[in-house]
Amino acid sequence: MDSKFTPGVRPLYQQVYDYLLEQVAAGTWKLGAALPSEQALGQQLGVSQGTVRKALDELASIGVMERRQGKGTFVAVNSEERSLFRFFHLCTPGGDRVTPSATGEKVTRRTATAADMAHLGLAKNAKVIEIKRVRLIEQQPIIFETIIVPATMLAGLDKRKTLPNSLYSLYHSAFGINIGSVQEELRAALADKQDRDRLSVPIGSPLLHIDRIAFGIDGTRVEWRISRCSTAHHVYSIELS
Amino acid sequence: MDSKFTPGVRPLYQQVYDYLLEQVAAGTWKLGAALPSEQALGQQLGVSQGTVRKALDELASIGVMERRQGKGTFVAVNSEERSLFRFFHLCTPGGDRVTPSATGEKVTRRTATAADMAHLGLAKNAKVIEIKRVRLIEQQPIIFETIIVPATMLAGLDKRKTLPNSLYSLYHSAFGINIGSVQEELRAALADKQDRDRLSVPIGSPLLHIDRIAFGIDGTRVEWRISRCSTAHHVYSIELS
DNA sequence: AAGTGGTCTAGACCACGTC
DNA sequence: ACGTGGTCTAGACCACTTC
Repeated sequence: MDSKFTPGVRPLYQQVYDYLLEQVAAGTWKLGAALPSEQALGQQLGVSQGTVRKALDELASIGVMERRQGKGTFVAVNSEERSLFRFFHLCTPGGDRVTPSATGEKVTRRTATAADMAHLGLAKNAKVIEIKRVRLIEQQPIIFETIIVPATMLAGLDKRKTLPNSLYSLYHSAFGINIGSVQEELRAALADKQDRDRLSVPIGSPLLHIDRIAFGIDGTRVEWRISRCSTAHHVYSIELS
Repeated sequence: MDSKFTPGVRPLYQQVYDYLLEQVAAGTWKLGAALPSEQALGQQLGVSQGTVRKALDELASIGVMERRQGKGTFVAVNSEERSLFRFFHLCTPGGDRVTPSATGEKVTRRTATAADMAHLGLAKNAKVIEIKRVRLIEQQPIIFETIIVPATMLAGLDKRKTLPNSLYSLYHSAFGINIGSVQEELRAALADKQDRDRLSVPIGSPLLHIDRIAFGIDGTRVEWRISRCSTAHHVYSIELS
């Protein structure tokens, strides 16, 4: 069979990688389902088994696939859950994951402040959309979020009736913007009046203050997010290797 | 030339990987120096160029090597600095790295508490070594550390006259223990009397409290470290992708 | 025994950097 | 023109899983 791919433009194995990733996103295979063998995929796509292998190895390295010797290659069951928790690190002190919900959104459109411009690399008088919301864990208000995005990059975001729990999936599906990496800066802070009102904690109690810049795949600054978290019953947990 | 390596036991490319990593650690090549070409290494070591490539690719992926098409493979200039900063994340709000120093060590040997046992997976009545010290950034006390390790695993650590700034390099060189990963839990806390004495901050000021468990390559728990950090002028900075 | 991924080899050609 | 790493192929054999 002729190759489905155009050689020369981009490496074949990257095209195979992209193709397989699309198929997973499109739901061609269920979560946990086995893919065709390397040989079969190579014949289907008109490339050698080694090329398929390189693509699969990379997909396995980013957690989308799971490979088991003697059995096959599988769509990782975590590949959906991962996207939810990729950048969400609050969990119980034991290390168990918790699922947050969002409430009390307040969306406004305004001119960028000096801080907005600095964090998002915007020009003077640029417009931004600001979202303030509280995130709940087990019905308790735990995180007070302020989210600021360039209005031109996400035009119409402020017109939406509802916003999903996971904004990054909306950026992807509605605006074609993929968050590739984030830079976070964490500090300890004391709760002020606004924190007290939103999180029901006493003024002066300790809060974890997180400044996050989210970058698109191409490195553009997409979002500045300030999270003020009550860490009385949850912790920011991270594993480094 | 015969292979330097024993086939069958571990994959050849892993043996090549280990060998090259040793050479870098031993200083066979200077930082930034070019390695022999893939072909040359393959002939030296008695394996094929493809096997060397796989080892070099993995070393590049963990940041030890840097590969440039048309030029060669180089020892990454950051590979030494990286080890210092691999698990140290305090920096200036701008994102610039700062180098900490350590002072005022107090080393004691005692029986493990319930908390020690839980964090390090120890049996009852096990002995631990506890190190308390303050870390300075630009002469200012910023972090108050409490470090707890199993006394049997690092026997004689409490007898040493001096301790280096980077304990993990000591664990490696003196005890043959390599830290492979760490699990960190971050909270916001308020300064108590001990914090005030060590860090010269008012009681009740906000501190970033970090609980870290360090794991050896084989997954054993090697160290529990509590860091209480003043984040008035520095932040815990991390990049995720 | 048959099928899967894992390792290893050998050789071809391409893209990049240097001379 | 030459040497480097980057890509791609084809084929061999091994280790693991299932039947």
